[in-house]
Amino acid sequence: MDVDLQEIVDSIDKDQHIGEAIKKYWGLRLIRQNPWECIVSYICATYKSIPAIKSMLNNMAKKFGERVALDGLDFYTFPECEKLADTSVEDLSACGLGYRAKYVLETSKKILESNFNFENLTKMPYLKAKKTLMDFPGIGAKVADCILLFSLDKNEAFPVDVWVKRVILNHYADKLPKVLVKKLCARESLSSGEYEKLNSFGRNHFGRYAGYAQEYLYHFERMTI
DNA sequence: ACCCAGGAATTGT
DNA sequence: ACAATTCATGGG
Repeated sequence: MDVDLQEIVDSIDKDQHIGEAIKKYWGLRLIRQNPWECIVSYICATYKSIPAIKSMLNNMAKKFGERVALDGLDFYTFPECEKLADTSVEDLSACGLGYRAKYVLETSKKILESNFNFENLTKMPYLKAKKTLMDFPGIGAKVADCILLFSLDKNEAFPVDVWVKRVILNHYADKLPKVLVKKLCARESLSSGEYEKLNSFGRNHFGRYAGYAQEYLYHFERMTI
């Protein structure tokens, strides 16, 4: 809440479509999530529906987090890195993670053993921080962008998921090379090169606060199905 | 009983 | 570099 939303929204208001999204959902903001919780959340988010992701994260909190009583209700904190690093693929798989269990466990161990410091990522420029994150198992370009945007204050990060891809194809195709649009329509999944092209389109078109644009576009697209 | 999900890693051209 | 395939599982 400590940012000037009006200034940010004005800077990303570059075309008619985002103008509509901004008008309809004005007030939508980004969170600054705990980086560790954010990393695990988005590793788990790959190729999963949002209700399923919520379920997986709740299962992990119940099993490995600490119980906190509030107003007569029980809640569970998100488990620390040390805690998850000390589990097993079987334990995590039992939370519904499937093949992601291995990624969460290996990334936990790697972060713990290297004594990894998240604040260094905040100091790095966007691209370097992104490449650093992508060295961890289960973190590709999209997951890295989500972590940078939602927990490390990189407002230029522009995650491209299936919904953002739809937004771009439906409303911004005229701003991309025809060859690229054709390829994107032909196949479902994105190659790494195609991802970076859509990603850099977003950053170039919307500027320093492209991440906010992504959120407005993402939410708008999801609400109009 | 089906379908597909806020993709990443691996293997084949 | 790009394309195709595999990956485990649960909520709708």
